Amino acid sequence: MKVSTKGRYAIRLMIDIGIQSNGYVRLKDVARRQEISIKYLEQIVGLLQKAGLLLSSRGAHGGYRLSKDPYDYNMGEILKATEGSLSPVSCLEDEVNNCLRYNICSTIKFWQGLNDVINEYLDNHTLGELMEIEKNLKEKNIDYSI
Amino acid sequence: MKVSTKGRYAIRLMIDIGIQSNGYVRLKDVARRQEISIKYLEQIVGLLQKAGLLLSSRGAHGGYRLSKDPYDYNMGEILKATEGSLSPVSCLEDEVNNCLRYNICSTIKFWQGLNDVINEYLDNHTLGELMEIEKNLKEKNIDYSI
DNA sequence: TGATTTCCTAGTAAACCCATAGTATAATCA
DNA sequence: TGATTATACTATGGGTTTACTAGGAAATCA
Ligand code: FES
Ligand code: FES
Repeated sequence: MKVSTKGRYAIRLMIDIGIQSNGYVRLKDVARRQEISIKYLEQIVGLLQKAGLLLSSRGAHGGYRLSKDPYDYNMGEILKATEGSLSPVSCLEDEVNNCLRYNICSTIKFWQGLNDVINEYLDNHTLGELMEIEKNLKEKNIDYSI
Repeated sequence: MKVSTKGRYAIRLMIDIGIQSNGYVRLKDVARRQEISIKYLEQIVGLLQKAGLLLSSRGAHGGYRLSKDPYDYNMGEILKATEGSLSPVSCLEDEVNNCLRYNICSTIKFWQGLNDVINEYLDNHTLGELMEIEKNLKEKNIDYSI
């Protein structure tokens, strides 16, 4: 019942890129700030870009930037892009690969309910919100250091 | 973000044992009804018993039975006994193995919120409820077969 | 051209999941 | 008591997933 590093790193990466407001952000810098291997970030960022959540620019002075307003991203779409399905049991996954016990199963409704509360939470929180928290946190840290 | 088979099988096993109202239930029968390997069930049942959720009786006519009223079990405790911690990120796990970025992390509140909605859902659903669904399902199936 | 940065594909060590095997131990009944 | 039945406990292995690491091709800019 864990979100993998891919999903967690993706969120931190999106916040980091979103907060650098000007132009494209190099992965090298994200890696340094977030203390995550650049090679691993490359893989994660590939998933986000394929899902249309990030835009890229190759070559010198290249990098990544958000493809839309931070408040238009919900956490569900970011996690789904990196984690795949978020449903807590595979029986809920898709119609193709259906569970054989689906019709005689007394637990599926219970799992469906869990899936619903998880998705409702994730879909109602935006990247913009988390960026605000990050900004506040940074200000506080600057205050303390004075 | 998946509940493993251990947790899912544990719930089905608890429902199965709970529904056989008289005396101890043999694992062999549970295995047959639920189509789960008896040897794998042994491992799972061991965890549930250690957590005090089941009582066992060895020897002939032995087996397992619930240790309390079905409505006094919530799904959270059953899953915790088999899955371990249910928190969606390890940063929330325990104070001992703390995340180094905890104090400068802008995402921890978000994860805490997710953890809260999950636990609220799980703690507010009981084994008794699921047993009712199972009973209704059985009745329906009997009706159809007539 | 040369420096830089993304993009793509393999590879790997460790962890975890699922299941099987075998032995030990206890209860029951003839 | 001795045979039978049934659970407890321990060990182990194959398969999959996770979390990285590595190398190099392709694209872009100065
Ligand atoms: S076991 Fe798959 S639907 Fe319940
Ligand atoms: S990364 Fe551990 S608390 Fe945020």
